[in-house]
Amino acid sequence: MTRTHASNLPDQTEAVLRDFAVQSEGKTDYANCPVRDVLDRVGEKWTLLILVALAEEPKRFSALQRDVGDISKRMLTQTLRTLERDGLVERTVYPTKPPSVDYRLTALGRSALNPLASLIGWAAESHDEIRAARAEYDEREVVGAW
Amino acid sequence: MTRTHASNLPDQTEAVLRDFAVQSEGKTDYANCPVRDVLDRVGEKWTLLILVALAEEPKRFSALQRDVGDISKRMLTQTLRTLERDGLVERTVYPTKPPSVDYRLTALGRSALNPLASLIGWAAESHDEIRAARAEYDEREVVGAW
DNA sequence: CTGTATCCCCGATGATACTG
DNA sequence: CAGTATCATCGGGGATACAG
Repeated sequence: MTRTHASNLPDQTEAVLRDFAVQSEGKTDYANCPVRDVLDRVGEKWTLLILVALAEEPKRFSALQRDVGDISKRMLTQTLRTLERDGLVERTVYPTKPPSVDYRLTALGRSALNPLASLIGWAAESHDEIRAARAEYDEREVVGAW
Repeated sequence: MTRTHASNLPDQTEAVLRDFAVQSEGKTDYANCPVRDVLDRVGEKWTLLILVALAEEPKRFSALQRDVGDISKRMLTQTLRTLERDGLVERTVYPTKPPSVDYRLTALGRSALNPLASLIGWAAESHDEIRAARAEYDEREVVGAW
């Protein structure tokens, strides 16, 4: 039951990190790590943007492409397929002519919004501080070079 | 003040997502998005693992390499430099012989652990369901192919 | 409208060897 | 011990053309 150093973290956070640490203990198997499995998805370029776009309401393919921004059809399709396969998004085809398709979050997909919002919130809050840190670091670099 | 559809999300989550959506409204500027800026870091292969490893306690370069797993010195150095530049990690050199260096989380770095733990927790909880969804999807694919 | 099929390129990552 | 330097690779992602 080691506490993290200089801890000021909520017990909940401590517990999750401890579990994760224990589970990855000594293992080199990056590949089979459930957390990596999920995290790599979040890291994909468009996943987060699509989930957020769908949080608002179900959307059709073209509406999604408009809302997400400059995503290509190729990547939109590919990312949506992955999300569908993972059970986060549901795809519904209406056999009209021309065809119409809509995408919506599943219950599992909606449950992902909470941790994602947590991360988005932190990013938004911390961005100024991070940019300041970068500026200072780069300043030191330049000085150090002389 | 549109609520998300079929909403069962905490107000906090709703608010964060709404802010994010508003801020990205119509913009194609993926590049200048603060959230993307931070999220892309998390997406980097080793960032999360290093932060979690440092959550426990400050560690030296070699200890970190051992704990993280099969990371190369090259990537360990590179990722640590990025984290240092972003102000999440602090690097301290002890001019002994041979030299010794330790890395520890800054206050900012520690503050990142909360949202990250939130995501890790979700990933761990949801992994079974995700794997089940994949299995079902792939099953349908195979059947559909025949 | 909603995709597929190809081709291609660049940047992230890895392997290896060398150094203060 | 704690890195750097260099080269090789691999796949994510973009551009474009075609299709049901």
